[in-house]
Amino acid sequence: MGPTGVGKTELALRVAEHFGSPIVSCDSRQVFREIPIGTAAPTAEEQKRVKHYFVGTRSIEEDYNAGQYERDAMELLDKLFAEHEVVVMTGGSMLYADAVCKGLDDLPNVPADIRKKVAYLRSLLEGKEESREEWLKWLQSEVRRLDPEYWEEVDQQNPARLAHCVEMCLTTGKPYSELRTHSRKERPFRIVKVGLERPRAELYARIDERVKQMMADGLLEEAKAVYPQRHLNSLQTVGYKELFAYLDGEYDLDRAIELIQQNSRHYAKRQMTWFRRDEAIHWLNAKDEYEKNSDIIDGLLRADSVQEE
RNA sequence: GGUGCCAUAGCUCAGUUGGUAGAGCAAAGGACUGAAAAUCCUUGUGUCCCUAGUUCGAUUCUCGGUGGCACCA
Repeated sequence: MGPTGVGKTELALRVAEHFGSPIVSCDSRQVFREIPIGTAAPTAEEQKRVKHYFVGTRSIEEDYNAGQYERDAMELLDKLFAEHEVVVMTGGSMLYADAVCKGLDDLPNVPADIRKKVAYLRSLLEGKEESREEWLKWLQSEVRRLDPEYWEEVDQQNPARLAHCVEMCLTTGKPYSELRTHSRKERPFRIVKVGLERPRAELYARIDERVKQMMADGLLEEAKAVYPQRHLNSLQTVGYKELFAYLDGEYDLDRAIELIQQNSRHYAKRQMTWFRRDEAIHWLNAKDEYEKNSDIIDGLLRADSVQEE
């Protein structure tokens, strides 16, 4: 694992080649086949070197989420471990990684009609000029009413959290807090977490450079192609939302590129905050040779006592 | 060369009827079990351009300087 742009893709390829393993992607956006450039998905060439899973296997039209990813990944890993002693997983989606390593609570998917109903209310309340305020107030009063216990522990200013609780209560007819077990699942395999790190200034410079490269590779055309579906959750993604705004005439292309770079840096920062508190991660220096890092990982896997998840 | 306007946080600017100052953005830190590349929270001391003057006290007023912008020549 590691922040966006740190160099995970190439190291993962080397490590996978070293172990003769496939690569299981742990990336909430690279799963979508319509947006490979902006998500820096492994190229066809890279995928020829090593078999990849969960890259470009879904359409942006599909609702996908961490819970579904957990089920998909566990089913796949079950098969892969029948043939491989070591399986390499890589990606920067923090919650998706936790879903596999620790497990999420068993929650139902939200039925389309309930999601629609909630989305409709939102558009109604946000449509008024006060925009976000009305919507937030409504969510707050609903959570207080439907699940007072969760209300005490949630981030009460966070509409995404509150909306999820409301959807769960409506879906199950029970308070969301009753479905939350706070327990972690046992996995039938050892998990050794390895993180890649790099000095911040250098990481940020790489991110800025990579965005320029994406533009040269045709990111704008990619964004134009999916522009009609811009409202989809899968397209609430750095690199696309900024170009959609540019296409709407909100600002010029240079500004859009600046914003993509900046938002990518913000994303990297959030990833680092999340990873920093995970004591199970063994940190490697991204500047070291791939061979050296592959050997270190090999050593970690062979060691009798090693910090595991 | 002349006249006018401007000079305050990394950037754009507000403000102080003279009692050493505050927003947005940026940046940093943090939270986060199904939208997670999402969503949310916290954090603002800076020779208020420089010099001299008036004043108990100047970033605020006055003179001069420097730099920028605009107009006139």
